[in-house]
Amino acid sequence: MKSNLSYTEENYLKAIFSLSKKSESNVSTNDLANKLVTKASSVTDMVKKLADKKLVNYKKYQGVKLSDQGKKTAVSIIRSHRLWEVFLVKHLSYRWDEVHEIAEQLEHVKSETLIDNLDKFLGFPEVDPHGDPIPDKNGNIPIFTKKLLSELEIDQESSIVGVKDSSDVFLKYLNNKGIAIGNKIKIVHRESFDKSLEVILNEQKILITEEVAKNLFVKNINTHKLK
Amino acid sequence: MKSNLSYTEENYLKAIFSLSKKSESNVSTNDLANKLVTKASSVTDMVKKLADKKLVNYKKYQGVKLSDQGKKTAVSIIRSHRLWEVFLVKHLSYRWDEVHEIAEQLEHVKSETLIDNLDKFLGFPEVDPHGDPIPDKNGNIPIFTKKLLSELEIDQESSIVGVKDSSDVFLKYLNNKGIAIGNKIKIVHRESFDKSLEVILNEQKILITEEVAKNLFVKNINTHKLK
DNA sequence: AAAAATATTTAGATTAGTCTAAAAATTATA
DNA sequence: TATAATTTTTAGACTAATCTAAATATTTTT
Repeated sequence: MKSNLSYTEENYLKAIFSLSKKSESNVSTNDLANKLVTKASSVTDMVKKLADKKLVNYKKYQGVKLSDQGKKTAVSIIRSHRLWEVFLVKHLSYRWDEVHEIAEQLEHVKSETLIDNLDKFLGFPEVDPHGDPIPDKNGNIPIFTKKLLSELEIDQESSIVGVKDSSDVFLKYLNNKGIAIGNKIKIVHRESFDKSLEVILNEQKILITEEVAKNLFVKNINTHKLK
Repeated sequence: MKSNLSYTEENYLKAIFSLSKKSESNVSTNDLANKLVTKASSVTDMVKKLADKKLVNYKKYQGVKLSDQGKKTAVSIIRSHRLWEVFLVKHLSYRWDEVHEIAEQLEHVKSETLIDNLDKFLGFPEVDPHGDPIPDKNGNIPIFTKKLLSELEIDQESSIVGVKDSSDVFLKYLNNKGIAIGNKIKIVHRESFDKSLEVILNEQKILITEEVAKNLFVKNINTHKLK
């Protein structure tokens, strides 16, 4: 269980995971080399090593696929990365577009307990600052369907993933109200008279007009079992 | 200025810094090998590399000494290490004796701004959870003189570094009152009648009896210019 | 289905950090 | 101050991760 992989091995697993999601088939040596900005020959060598460690299934000239163990490891690195991003934005006042590089380093810190403790400290967030889902400690990844807040069902847990109107006035309005990408949001009541919404945003009840609700994209939060 | 040192090079600098403080003279190859749990021959190789990079002064058979640049780098790594330790204890609910190994990894994360942002988030702490001083962003290290709280002058900024009485009852008492190693403390008023103290602890005013004050070690906090 | 193009693997080299064993310098001792 | 003991350095080798160039498979094109 104590795998103790190198920084590089972990990055290979992440890259394979990410490329696996775009297409069903095995990940090719060349695609991996591209993604990792390295040479195909280097990929071949590393992939053999990962196969020895049972983290991928590999047959010459046929590309690679993560094993169950490899997938588990990749997901845990992604979890770590996304939680650190939340920390950096929420507590160290970075913008969401500044955090990737730092999280890229933090994700490799090894500790049995660190990431679960961080998760708890952050209040078990379900999305990172880019709106991407954060796997839970068991490796389950929340899955989403994007829609407008105005179309969201009552009581459906969701999170804000983007805006339709990206004008300065609107963004400023959101800022003032404390509404941001990644925030958890749930509609408690829809007023039939003016279609305004009573929502719970970050544990606080606030009121939102239909006009605003028509310009906010949200994703449902549902849990998706890994494997 | 953008040094971009390897994990290993950074650890050598830290080790040299730490050994330099125990004695005035240059740090010997063997002592370094011991500290870093490696061989003297490896140390010689690495020390030559650090000398090429102007981080240490080295002459064959004469040991090494950090250059100004090397010292600056070492101090910044120590700063990073100690701030991460504060974070782990204060926010991720680790005990002070559990954090070293994790901070050992976190300290090497590279970013122009990360550590200063962390420092701000933590409220610019002056000591880590072990009571060791945290260098500020300019590399100045607070220096302390250990004494009993009962002997501390009025209004002198200090921090708690240890206990004289380490009985369970006393430790439990401290726990209840929220008094812990690393806490900042300052005496506001000393009551002449019973020698009880009115102190500011963690931004809060509380009362402490002489009996307790006689069993708490504190260090003055003063700033010490580097170089 | 043969030739051409593309993808992948192998072979051999390189760099960082380490090691062992032997050589050289320094320090201690008699 | 010679000799012994210790410390430090050098020489040569190893491993991980990478590279280039050449060899081999596979896929595409005609």
